Amino acid sequence: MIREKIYQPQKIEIKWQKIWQESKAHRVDEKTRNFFGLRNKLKFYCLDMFPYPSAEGLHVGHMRGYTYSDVMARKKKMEGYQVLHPMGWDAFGLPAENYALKHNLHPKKSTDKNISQIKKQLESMGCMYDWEREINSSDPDYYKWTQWLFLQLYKEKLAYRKDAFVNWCPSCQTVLANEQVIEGRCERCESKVTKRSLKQWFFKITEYADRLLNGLDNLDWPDKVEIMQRNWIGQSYGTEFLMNIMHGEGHIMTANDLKEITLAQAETEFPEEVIKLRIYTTRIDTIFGMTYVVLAPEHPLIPSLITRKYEKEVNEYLEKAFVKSEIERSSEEKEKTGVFTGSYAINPFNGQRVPIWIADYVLPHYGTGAIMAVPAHDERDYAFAEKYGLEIVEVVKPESGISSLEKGAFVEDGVLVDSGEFSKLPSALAREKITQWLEEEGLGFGTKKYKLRDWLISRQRYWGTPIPIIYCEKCGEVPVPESSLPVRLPEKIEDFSPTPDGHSPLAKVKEFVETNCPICNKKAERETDTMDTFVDSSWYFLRYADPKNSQYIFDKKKIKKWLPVDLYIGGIEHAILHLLYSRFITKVLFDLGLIEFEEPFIRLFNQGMVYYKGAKMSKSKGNVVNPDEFFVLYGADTMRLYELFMGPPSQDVEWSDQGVIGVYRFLNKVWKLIEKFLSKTKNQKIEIKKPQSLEEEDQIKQLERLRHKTIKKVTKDIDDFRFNTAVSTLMEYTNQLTGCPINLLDKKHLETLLLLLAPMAPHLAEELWQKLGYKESIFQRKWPKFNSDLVIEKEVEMIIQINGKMRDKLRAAETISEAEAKELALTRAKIQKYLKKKVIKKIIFIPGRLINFVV
RNA sequence: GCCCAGGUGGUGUAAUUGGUAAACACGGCGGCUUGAGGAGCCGUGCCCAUUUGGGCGUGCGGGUUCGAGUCCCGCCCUGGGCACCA
Repeated sequence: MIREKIYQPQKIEIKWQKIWQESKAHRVDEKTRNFFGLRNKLKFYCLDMFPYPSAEGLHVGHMRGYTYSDVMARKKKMEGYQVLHPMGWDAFGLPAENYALKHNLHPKKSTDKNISQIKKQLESMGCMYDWEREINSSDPDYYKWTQWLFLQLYKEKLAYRKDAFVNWCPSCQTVLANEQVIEGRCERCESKVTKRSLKQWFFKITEYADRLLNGLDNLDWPDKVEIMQRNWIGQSYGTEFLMNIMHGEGHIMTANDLKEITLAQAETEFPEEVIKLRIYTTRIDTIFGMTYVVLAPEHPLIPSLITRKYEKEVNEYLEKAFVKSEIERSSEEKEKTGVFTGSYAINPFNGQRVPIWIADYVLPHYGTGAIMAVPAHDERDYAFAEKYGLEIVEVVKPESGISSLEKGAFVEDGVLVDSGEFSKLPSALAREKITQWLEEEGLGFGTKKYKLRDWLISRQRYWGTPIPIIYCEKCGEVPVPESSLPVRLPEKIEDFSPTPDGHSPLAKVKEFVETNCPICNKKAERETDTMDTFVDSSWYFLRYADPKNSQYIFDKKKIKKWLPVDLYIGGIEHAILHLLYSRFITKVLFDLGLIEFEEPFIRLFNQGMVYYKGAKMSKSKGNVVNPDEFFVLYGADTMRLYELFMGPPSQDVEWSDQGVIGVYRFLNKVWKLIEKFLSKTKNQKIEIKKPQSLEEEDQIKQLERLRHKTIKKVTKDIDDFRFNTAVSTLMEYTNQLTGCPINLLDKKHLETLLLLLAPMAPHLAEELWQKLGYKESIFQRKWPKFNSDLVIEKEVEMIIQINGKMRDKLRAAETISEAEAKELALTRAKIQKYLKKKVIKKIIFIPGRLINFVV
């Protein structure tokens, strides 16, 4: 009997998890009315980034974010919202496959096993996920719709195939997206990435660059993520213009001069047509300082520009450049190399000819792949010009008029000099005027460019969504008809390990590859590449609204009810890729008329990382706090509460075994307080004693004021993601209640305490709620409200300062006037001491706070 | 190099619009309580002083102000992101 009076988290947690499960407490009921009797409850879609089912399971670091979302979801539910709080699995992809390879397992087997383990962990931490909505991206019922989505993009010409130099990871033996290459290395295995030419599928995300940028304006996201996305999209305003080319030392180049290869690209049938070189610059104000032009080695005009004299040198250079990976090009100590083509470009402003060079510091895919070099006002051009002895002409001077060119390029805006009619103009204005001139002459125009590139989605790996395309000799590239979806990933496969030949292992599965053309029914072959996992995760948040729909990707009405996501919680590591891709797909679906919003995640929160013993917690480093062991020791509620209490949620923190003790003691304190209250009321059969004295009456009033203040603060703190201070506020309240004579303690205090604590420590709250005599779940109860009149303190501590230094304090009514405060303050012995022989020059009075004597 | 975020006791940290620096916890030390144990309660930023008390204290240096952790200027350090994008 006595044992039941002790807080035994393990026992009550299992008990309540079972009750929740049996009563289907966490099922989203789309039909019920809310507490306020409104026909349509306000909805709240609270989403965690779905995890990939790692074999390592979850550690307490992963559980940080899940705790935050669970607190939010539970609180919103108590506030009367209809809450969607689902969970699922990002089960396709490299990590899952690599793990399976390493352990000689089929990825399906290993992921299924991992999923059940992680699911168990999530259940034992008491999360209110609605498991009836669980989704798994490797399930044919799910990837059927990923394929369907691909086909919609294909129809819209947003999915296309092209030959491309791609990032190739020789270890993972697959292509990587630009986003997956970090400092020239594979994000996963850190092998050096090389370049390879392959036919690959792309999504045309660049078409959405502008909208992806503008959409960021109205999101409640961390500034950091917003800035990262902006930088990634990399918009710049500049000028694109045309220059005549002088072939060798001779004549202005026409289509006649084009080598065959470029002729085809130029698509011109007029041999006399003048061929122009296209340049993009953000610094057209420096055009009079252009002393040479540089083309990327891939530039299509190069073959036509090379003169015989330089042929050998140029070809050698090009050969070398193509072997180098793009990353090597950019990271190789930044030592710039290049060659002269023998040809010249004509500056349209002053008719001067400048040499055309080739250098790999110019990137082929950005802008026009060709730049005007202004060494005086660009650091890169400066370095290159110095190395190859090219001319440096100053055309912009700083406001001060003092040139500092000896120290390197002057790259800031200034005032133009030696720039013809544009001299003396400030840079910004000059850019406008010069662009205007180009426009009038039909030689150029103002434009925008982006760093963003199209999304390469082909992967030469087994464990992914097959790309639903068939190649027919007669009909060419044919999309799989929607009615034949899904294109199933063959489960039986002899060897799913990647191959170095640039093909997916699926290419060896005859039964998969061989098919018939949907158009002519002749023999045809399937595409054997699979999709990047980020395609799977770019739309999963939509599927939760209607996870079992076999007819459509989702029911529009259900999407309308639940989406967009009100709160999205996950790690900062997805700041660019996942979030950008999801936003892109959302916009595509919007354009298709399938959804009515353009931004999928209204509010985003990134939880900080958890460190332990000086390093990021991970099983491979051997520094994880295992939640399963932790639950046995302290229980899930303690873990949850510590996750909330250990520091500001967005900040990285160090897990402290010592710190855990504090919240564990707190939960015990709450338990004991209620036990004490119950035994008292039971034995003496009294609910509450009438106050016996003024003092007691005052104490009761104070406590009631504290109750309202606590409700106010905890409510606000949770809304603002300040869980650490929400917990400390509850600790303060509990300390006050514990210190209060039990016969003065009204039951409403204990109820308030439990209600406020319920989202954080749900098991304990349910148990004690039941002990207080309630039959229904505490989560059926309304979140407490505060009375703002009662929050105001009637009596305050007033600070007395002399010259801004605190010297004394006095208790006074909140409404005390300046005169009264002054009078009272001057009676204090301490203050008199300080004011002796001094003249009061000034008095600063802040009502209800302080009085400051300036002497 | 550029762009963010941050720097407060022995530790994690807290501090409305500038208004008592260190709430809430952890640990150490000291004390009280308890049959013992577990636990609970009180004190504790640093320095000087037996005490009353005083001085110093929010990375560094200036400034604004009656008053600065908070605002402004200039630095230093840590963490993160981007990095030949013309």
